[in-house]
Amino acid sequence: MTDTPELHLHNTLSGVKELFVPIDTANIRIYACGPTVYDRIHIGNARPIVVFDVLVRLLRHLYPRVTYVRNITDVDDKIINRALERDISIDRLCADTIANFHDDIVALGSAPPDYEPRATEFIGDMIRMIGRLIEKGHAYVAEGHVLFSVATMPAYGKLSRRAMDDMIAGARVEVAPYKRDSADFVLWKPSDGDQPGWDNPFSTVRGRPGWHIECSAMARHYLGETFDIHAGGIDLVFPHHENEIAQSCCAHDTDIMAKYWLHNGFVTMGNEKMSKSLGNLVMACDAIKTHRGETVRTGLLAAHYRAPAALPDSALVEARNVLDRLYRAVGDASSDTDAFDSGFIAALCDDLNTPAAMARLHELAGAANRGDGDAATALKTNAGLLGLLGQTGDDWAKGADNRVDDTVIEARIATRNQARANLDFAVADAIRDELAADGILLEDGPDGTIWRRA
RNA sequence: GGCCCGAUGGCAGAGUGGUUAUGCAGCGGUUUGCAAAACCGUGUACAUCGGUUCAAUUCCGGUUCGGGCCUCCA
Repeated sequence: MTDTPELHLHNTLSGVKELFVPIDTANIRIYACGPTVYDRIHIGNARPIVVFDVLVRLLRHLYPRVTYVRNITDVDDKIINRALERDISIDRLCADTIANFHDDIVALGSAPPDYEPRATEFIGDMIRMIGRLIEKGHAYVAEGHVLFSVATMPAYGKLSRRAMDDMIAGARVEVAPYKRDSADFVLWKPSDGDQPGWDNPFSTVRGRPGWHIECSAMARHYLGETFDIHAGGIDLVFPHHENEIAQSCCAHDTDIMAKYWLHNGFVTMGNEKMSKSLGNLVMACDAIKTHRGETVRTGLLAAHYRAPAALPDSALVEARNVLDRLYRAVGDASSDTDAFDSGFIAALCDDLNTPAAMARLHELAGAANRGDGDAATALKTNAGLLGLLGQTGDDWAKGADNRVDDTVIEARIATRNQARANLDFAVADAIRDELAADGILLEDGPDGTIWRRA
């Protein structure tokens, strides 16, 4: 094998593309922010799942070991409210939502992380971390809350490039009266009667963690005080990731929580961000139902991960066309670890340039269609790093839709081919039209007739 | 108001200081009973105005337009 290619990643901390230098080449450690489980994910939520799944596949290709952690947030006010609205228990809501989440990401072809911790499993770690922050003077108790004091951290604002004065000037939110500084954020807050809560040393009443502390605690547990990569959507840069950095660095007396911070751009609808508050959501499960998971995945990888990505129906139709072409070329080729393509790998190593990588796949498909069997193997092998082309071309063509039974289709094709052999083209064409009306498309090739679902 | 990002051919979408992105769609051809698929060929694209340069879509500055964060959000 050749030397490890150089991987370059755009680091939000520096604002530029940097050479990736692992802290420990024997174990690459990466953390991505996972879902808050009060509702199914939409395709905007699906983008980081898919994009960082590709990153982890690439890292696993480049390095002997990768530890990938993606949390599940199962304590949050949105969960409390949704459970009340639906009149079900929080446990039930979380269990159902997590099951749906797993179904969705499996359909999208994303591998599970090595660890998928739930926030409620780490309340003790959070309490200890908050305790340390209080001891060190970075946090204070006020009216049953524990707040992080941003004034105690000179580097606060570095990730999101914002100066404290600007934030104060621009603050539109009402500032809680017990905050020493309007930018101070909640580490721990009191819970009312039936809200989830835990006994704690900060107050005589039960309480629950603020939003950010869970990631600091879980990342520390699985990955240590300093790790390689922290990833998430670009809207998490501020305040979530900025606050994680503040908590972790102050609690651990480190300057660096993660060396590289990666953020994906939004999925847009029209010209706007797809978001809950705008109400323009397309749920992942709905997109998967009409277009298949692999098609949605292909659509999500069509644009560079940091650019905004529009995914209208026409984009998913085109993604389907792309997969039809690639699957036709790959046929039933197997993958081969010797078949990785330097151009393809170089594209992914250039800050995960999936469009350039897809272009290389198309070139391989062209070569395979010209009769180069090695190209088909290479196509299958390299596409695997994108989590694509995992099935055979035939299985893809026939799809999962069973409106018409396969044996019926094949019987009709046999009848038609008999008619063709008899030069009875009127009958042959009638059968083809009839199947087409049922969404079955025929292709007569030198090796016989193949079919696929439209 | 502060900070940040973007503007590429009919569409999607990379990239580059001077030479083909790629795919879809279109057009012409090969092949095919026909069709489909495949293959071959085919496109004066880089918002705008200045500047730097022998040369700018690519670097710098201004303008216009669009988007994002500053509030839960991937």
